Amino acid sequence: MNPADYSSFRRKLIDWYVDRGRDLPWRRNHDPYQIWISEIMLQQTTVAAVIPYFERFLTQFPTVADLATAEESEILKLWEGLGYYSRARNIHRAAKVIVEQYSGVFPTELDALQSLPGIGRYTAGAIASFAFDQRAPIVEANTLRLYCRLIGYDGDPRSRDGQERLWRFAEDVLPQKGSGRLNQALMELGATVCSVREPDCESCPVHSYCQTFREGTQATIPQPKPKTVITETTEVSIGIRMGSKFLLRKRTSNERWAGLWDFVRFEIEHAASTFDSAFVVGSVLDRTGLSIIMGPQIAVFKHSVTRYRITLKCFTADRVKGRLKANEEWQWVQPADFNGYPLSVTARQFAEQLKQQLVNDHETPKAGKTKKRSLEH
DNA sequence: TACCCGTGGTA
DNA sequence: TTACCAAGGGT
Repeated sequence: MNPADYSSFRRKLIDWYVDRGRDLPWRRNHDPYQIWISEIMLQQTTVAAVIPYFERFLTQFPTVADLATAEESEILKLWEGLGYYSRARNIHRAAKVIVEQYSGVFPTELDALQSLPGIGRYTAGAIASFAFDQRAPIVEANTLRLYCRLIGYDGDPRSRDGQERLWRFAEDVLPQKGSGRLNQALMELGATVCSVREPDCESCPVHSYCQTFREGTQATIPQPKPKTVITETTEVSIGIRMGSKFLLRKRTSNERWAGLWDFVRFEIEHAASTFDSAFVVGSVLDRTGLSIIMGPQIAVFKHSVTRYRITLKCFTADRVKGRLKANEEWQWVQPADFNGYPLSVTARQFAEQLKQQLVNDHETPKAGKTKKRSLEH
């Protein structure tokens, strides 16, 4: 696009945005705290998924000071089901920095913002422009696609050259005042009109400035991300029972679902022709220090996590002896109290299954016709 | 730099 | 059913 056109481009885009932009919860004010929380939640996450989480989060933690003094597990509980849990741990860390090093006042400078945990180049630009109307550029999924098409960039937008060009354009197109609103408008156009498949160019307010519109190359620009390879794995999850409680383990920071609670769980050999019960019992002893007697398999879940497709086999088991190893965090929890712990989706499904099992046991106390072994004593 | 991190919606 | 995608960042 010719730099001489930036001004009229902006006018057309803003007119469209004022008319057609969505009313979203985080667009109703310029509170940097609220904008920050929304931006973190929206990372790699859809608007529809974020809205209820955003509302609940702000109700429980209205200010950065509330967040800084919270327990990490409280934050994770509010994040439960949203994914990418390091985001939740990072906002906790960042909240503490803001309170301790910035006296609880949100920093306004791009560099200061980007130095906070979980805030990268895009999120720093978003907060600086949306909250403080600084002339800060942004490039994320929507604007990357939009910019590539506007300028007809047919290279790899993730390459060094592509990134340089996109960030350059993102900055050049900004006005001296009103960058926050323009950035919002750019993203909105990318999200709702300049979509991945079948962009609605006829209703695009700036199609006359778009190189791919002129050339008819919208379908091939931008270049798609390289394919991800899916790996099949099989895991077992074991609800180890002692009395009326089950054993939960807090997942450590170097593994998936870090900070969330889960049943004892590990990968087994994928070839599922025979189930090696002795291997499972031995692994449980290794990991927990407990000797167990395996119970029945009560559920199988298929679960996809980015590049893995996991078959999760869920068992119950009884602890017969042994003492829990001290190198990890454990809790014995009654099914009624599972909701008090942040759980991964699969752990949540397993927990539901266990609760259901207990209800069934109560409904059919005479174990004559039930094949599955009762969870009651 | 390449890889890791989750979940749900859509075609 | 599968493949792709979403307001990215950390290491």
